[in-house]
Amino acid sequence: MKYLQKDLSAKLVDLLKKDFQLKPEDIQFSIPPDRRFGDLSTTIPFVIAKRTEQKPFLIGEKIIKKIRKTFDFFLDIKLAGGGFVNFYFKKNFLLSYLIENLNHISPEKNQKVIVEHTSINPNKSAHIGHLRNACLGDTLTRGLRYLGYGVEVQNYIDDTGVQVADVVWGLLQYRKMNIQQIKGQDNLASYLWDLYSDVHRMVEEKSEITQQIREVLKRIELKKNPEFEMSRFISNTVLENHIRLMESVGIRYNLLVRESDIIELEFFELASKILKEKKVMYPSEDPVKEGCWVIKYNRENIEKIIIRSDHTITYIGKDIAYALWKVGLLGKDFFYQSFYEYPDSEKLYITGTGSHSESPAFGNARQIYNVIGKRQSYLQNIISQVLGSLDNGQLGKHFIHFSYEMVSLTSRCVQDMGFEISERDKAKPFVDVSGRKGIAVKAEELIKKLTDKSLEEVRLRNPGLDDESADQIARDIAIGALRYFMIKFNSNSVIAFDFQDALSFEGDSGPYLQYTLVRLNSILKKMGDQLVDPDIKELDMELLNEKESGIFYEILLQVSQMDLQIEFAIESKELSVITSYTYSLCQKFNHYYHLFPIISEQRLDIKKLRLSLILLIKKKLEVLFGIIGIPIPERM
RNA sequence: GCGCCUGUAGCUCAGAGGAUAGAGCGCGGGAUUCCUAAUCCCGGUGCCGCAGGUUCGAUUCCUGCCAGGCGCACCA
Repeated sequence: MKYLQKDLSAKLVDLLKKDFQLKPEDIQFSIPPDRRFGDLSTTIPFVIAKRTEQKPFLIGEKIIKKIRKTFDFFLDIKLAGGGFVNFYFKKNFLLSYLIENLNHISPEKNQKVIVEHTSINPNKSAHIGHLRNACLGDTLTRGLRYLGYGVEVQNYIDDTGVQVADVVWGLLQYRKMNIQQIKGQDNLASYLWDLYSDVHRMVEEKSEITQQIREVLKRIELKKNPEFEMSRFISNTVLENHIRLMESVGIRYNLLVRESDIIELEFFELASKILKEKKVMYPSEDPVKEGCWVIKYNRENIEKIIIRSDHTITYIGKDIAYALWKVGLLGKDFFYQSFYEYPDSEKLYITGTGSHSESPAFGNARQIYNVIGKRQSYLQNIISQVLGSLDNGQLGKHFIHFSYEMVSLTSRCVQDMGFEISERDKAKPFVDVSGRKGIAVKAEELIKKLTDKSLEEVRLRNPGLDDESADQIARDIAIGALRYFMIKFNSNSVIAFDFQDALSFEGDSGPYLQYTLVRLNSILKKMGDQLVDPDIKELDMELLNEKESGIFYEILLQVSQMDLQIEFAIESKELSVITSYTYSLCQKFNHYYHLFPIISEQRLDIKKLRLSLILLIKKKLEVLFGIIGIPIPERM
């Protein structure tokens, strides 16, 4: 359908360019709110009227006269509402077009894309905010792959920062544990979750602890044991915990990039050379910043420090080096090792500094998406500007901040979880998630609650179902609910998290979508032998009565928009477009389902017609579920 | 102070300059001899934050104001 609209647009330009100087960008199709206004609508007369200062209606009349007879798949083309040109399809045309293109796949685009997402500090369990990031990143990845892009998924691991030092100090000096005890600790990530917030409370009370942690950090940097060994063990163990958690909800990565390797391989030395050569980075003349190397940040017309006066690098510097590697401009590469193997033996690699194992080529992409919270916009803008200044702006445009807002908790939710909150926080509609204060919902906790609740529902509805199947279905439903929930909000709206909303399996939710497809599949299963591929030539929508024909046709129109919607979602970086589209499609189908039976329909020709619709929707829903990451349960 | 974002139904949110502004939740009522009732149908509520501007047409774009959120260290 996407191609139909594109072809149509090209043909219209061809027909009208002589008389009206029509350009492709003048044509915008939309589906009118009411079928009386046709199936597709354009505003060409308004666009031309603006340019030529003529009446839109008169221009419309001329256009209609010109194009009316040209297309054999339109029943009619009419002018309405003072200047809308409305197209009416021959109904059977649309149906057969959609069925013929059922298995169409987007042609492979010869362009590599990197998506960086998740990037959780490896010092404690993941929380719901991280889930939002990973779900957005993964759906972005799946969407890009659907559109034909080759996508490399990277997960950046900050294994060097103070946050790891915080827990190392906590384990050694506060809990007095040795490395053996730490290695024996059950669910280390979760244990560190509590420890991390304890440490932060203590830091606020006693300032000398900050100094001690700084010492620990220094020892880690100098590779002194036991601190160094411990920090390595912690970041690896917690990292693996995160990888498995994400895998359990269907999220995979291709490469883990460790910050310690960026430092060890001195990526910044090279980056620095490039920046100096291009005069993007220069010594500041500001007396306050004496001895510092800076870049000019245009948006605010200020100097940002990249190299401090003590010659150490700021985090902007490290990020610029990593960004340059991503776009293939650094001129140096990591070494790679296998870190983990997924059940189908797909490998996950991690960067390293010394030994080389066989691996695919990483990095060096033309288009980069960084899925990072909106709070990082400032930094992302700076990096994008720096990249842009290296090649006249092009690179900056392809270095894309895929931004989203935070997940916060409703104050009711925070209180239900047993935290005490200040009067100030109580007055606010929601409370910020804070790993430091421990005020957050752990990802594993949310997933467990979702799974428990869906298991309860499955048991209720399917008495006698064996344990294994029930567990599997419960997990599928939990994942569906979670992933839908994380995508359905606009990315720049703050999610005010509440268990009550997140655990809802009715209405605008993942399980609603799953239920739709499960029932649809169940019809097909029950049809058994009667199931035949509908012959396009036999299908005739004239067989349907007016009511059914109307609803049937509404669904066809909606189905026809799928690829355009997916493209729009990716282009506008607004993935909720995909969830709302899917939801609306399911709503329409459920409505139809209730009114018109398939299996018990006596007339074979009508039955085949309905079957063709079912097969169409099944196919589309499978694609959409695949992109959102919603599993398809056997039954519900 | 500078920069970014948000304001739509009681609540949570969709609305890509277009025709009568929509969903879910909640509340009230109804539907199961029939493909799964996690479903479907019926019911009410809107100064689309306010004021200007651009436009044939503004919830949507621009400007100003009001209200709220976030970011702006020689921290990471």
